[in-house]
Amino acid sequence: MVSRKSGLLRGVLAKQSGVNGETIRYYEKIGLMPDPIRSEGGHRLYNDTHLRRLLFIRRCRELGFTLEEIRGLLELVDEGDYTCAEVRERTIVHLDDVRQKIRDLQKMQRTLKIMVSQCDGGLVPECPIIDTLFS
Amino acid sequence: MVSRKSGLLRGVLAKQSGVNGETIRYYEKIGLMPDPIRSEGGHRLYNDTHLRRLLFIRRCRELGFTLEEIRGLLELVDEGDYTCAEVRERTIVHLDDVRQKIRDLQKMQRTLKIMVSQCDGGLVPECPIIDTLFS
DNA sequence: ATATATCCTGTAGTAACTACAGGATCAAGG
DNA sequence: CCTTGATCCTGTAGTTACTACAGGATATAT
Repeated sequence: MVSRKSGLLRGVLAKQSGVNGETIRYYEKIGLMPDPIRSEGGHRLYNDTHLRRLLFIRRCRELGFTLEEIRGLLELVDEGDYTCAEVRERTIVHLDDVRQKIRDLQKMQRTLKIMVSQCDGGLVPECPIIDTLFS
Repeated sequence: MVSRKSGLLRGVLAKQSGVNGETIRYYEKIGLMPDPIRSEGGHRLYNDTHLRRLLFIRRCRELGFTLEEIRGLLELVDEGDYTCAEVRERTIVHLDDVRQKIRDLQKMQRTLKIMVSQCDGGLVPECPIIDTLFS
């Protein structure tokens, strides 16, 4: 049931990769994952290459890369002629994205903190937060 | 053209509020903005109440509130029986959300920095970043 | 009267999934 | 051998917060 020698079923791949089974199907549909072979009955049968690729995608996602960025990285790898400089460059671009998002959120955070601090939390319908936002 | 005395056209409201005209239509569709009156020809005619409400929504969006959170705040205001404590509580919940997002992004940032620093950016197809992600 | 700027409705597209519905397949137990 | 329950299949629709048309009507300036 776990491994039919002929390959891993989607549910097994899902468990081993930590990626939702429906998501695996989705990655196949958009061309991030290659079409696996099928059992006689039509069930997908995966191998270790699929697992490695899926783990790659998952790690990239955890680092906030978009699927298109990941597609780009995978194309580099698939074509096999990437350089370290190329990969580093893309990672830096993404890192700058992340930095900007952090800055934006920190700005929000500061404003929200100020608003909360101006509020005494009283049981009256007068609220500096609403006043600030609604003026 | 700017103000037909009878009200502001959608484009004018868009300019004055800084919210895209199509977005205004969208907010109306999902019930965040009330239906305005119409001209004889069917064009929407807004007033200052609409403008104030739209600015409220925009400010909330800039602070990262979701449309559902904003809907909740607007309901409080519309019903008129909110307390300062209630508003403060919701703001704190949202603030915690923002804090968590910042933490997540900072974690990504740390990992990305380490990966970039391990990379010499050489012109060879050996890259510690790919190795890390693809193993 | 005409030109052009804006408006109308309704639909479809974006990102990255998730959740069905309605049926087929598979491995294990009796 | 047969059933049962788990898993699988396909295709479609829903999620968030918009944005972008298409194809036509209206409004305003000259």
